[in-house]
Amino acid sequence: MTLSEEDYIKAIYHLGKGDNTIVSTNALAEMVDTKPSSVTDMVKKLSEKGVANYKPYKGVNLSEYGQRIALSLVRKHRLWEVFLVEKLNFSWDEVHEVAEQLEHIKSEKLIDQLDKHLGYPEVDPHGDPIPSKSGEFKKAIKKLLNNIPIGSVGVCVGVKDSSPPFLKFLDKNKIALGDTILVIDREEFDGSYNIKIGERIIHISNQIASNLYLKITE
Amino acid sequence: MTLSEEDYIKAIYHLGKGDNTIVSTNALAEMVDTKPSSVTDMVKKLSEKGVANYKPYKGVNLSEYGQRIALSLVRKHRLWEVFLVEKLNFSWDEVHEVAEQLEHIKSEKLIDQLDKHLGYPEVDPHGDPIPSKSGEFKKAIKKLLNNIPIGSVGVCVGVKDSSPPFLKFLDKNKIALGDTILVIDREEFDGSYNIKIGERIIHISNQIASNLYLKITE
DNA sequence: ACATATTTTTAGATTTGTCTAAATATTTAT
DNA sequence: ATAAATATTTAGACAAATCTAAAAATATGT
Repeated sequence: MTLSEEDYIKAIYHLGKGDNTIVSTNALAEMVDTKPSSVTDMVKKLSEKGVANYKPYKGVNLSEYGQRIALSLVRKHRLWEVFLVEKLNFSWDEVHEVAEQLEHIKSEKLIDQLDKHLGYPEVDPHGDPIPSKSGEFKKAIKKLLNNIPIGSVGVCVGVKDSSPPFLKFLDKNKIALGDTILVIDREEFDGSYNIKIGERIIHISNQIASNLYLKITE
Repeated sequence: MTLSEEDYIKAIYHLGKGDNTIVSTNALAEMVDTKPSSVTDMVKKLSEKGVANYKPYKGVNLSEYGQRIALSLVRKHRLWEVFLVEKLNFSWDEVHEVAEQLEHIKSEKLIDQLDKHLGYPEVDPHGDPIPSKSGEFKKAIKKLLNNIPIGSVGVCVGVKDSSPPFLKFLDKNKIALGDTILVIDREEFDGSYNIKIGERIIHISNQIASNLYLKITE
């Protein structure tokens, strides 16, 4: 597989939402940052190679084989992310771009040994699960704050909405990625929450809560 | 720089023997495993980019800028080799192919942190020096056995001649990469050597000695 | 259901890095 | 010094991945 092919496979996988939904040409084009006409060409090729199922005007899908490739890429990507954060002191938000390159390195031994070196981690720094060598998946450990039981503790590992106003709000309230958060209680009336960050207790609306991802630790 | 361009730069660098000798089109073609006509095209491009100095029918050279790029690639390659051997239990002879891929990863922070993680190593597993971030070089620590003072101890890190007969000889005499070798003495008459490997003392001809690289440790 | 808007595909061009075959320059041998 | 051998470059073609512009199919609104 070439670099480009692998990028398309990953994009089809991620847009397919895990259940291998059929993906539209336009959505793919946006994902891989190219034009729809280029996507058409590529998905035809992937189809001929047995990696994807493409039906003109209907969309694309990964074949069994394509899914195996996608999972292996996701596995590599996430293992490298763990490596960067745990061993090389990268922060949370710096890892993606580099992992995007590292995931294309071809060496089975490299990934096996990296996995071992990292102590066989089950999730990446964003709380997303790492597929096993054979392609099995644990359930995601990251959840939106409003889906977490009262009393839980978690680390803030991501945001759903990454628009400037929301990020500005987080900044103003000193909520940052990597912070440990305790969910104190929830207001019946409006679904707002009280949460504890370090020694501070903060009140946040349900809308805020439903855009903050936590990796649960207790 | 693209992958290909970087491969050519490295090839020009290595064929230039450190002193930036002018390199012939044919030699380059052999090194990067392509045809001379392709080399001509590429070196023209590198020349236009200010990376190399190319004179038709005469050969190519790296510019100052090209040398900086080459040294950075060599640095990356060798740091990754150290990583593979020290952290991921790769053996000596498995690292090259993988490092060849890893050296193209673009991230300054990645390399700085890797260097730190590895404890700022000065040589790679073959005894070749690792250029500093600014491009400075220590002298090579690997030497041919026949250029080493009597009484020295070193680790076998490579062979000059890698032909089957020679490798077969080494195998038969249980001389392997990674072995620690003591140079006991040298015979005046024919330049042959007595060396100690583990508890065994072996007699080797001068020709053998002049094809074994050691990384000196005492 | 029809016209309009959107999405997708096709056709043809472009760029990068490569190739083959032929032409040209350089080197070597006598 | 000249012929033969070798090395290098040029010219033209090709495959991969992309693009633009135009055509075709599908979806949408009233």
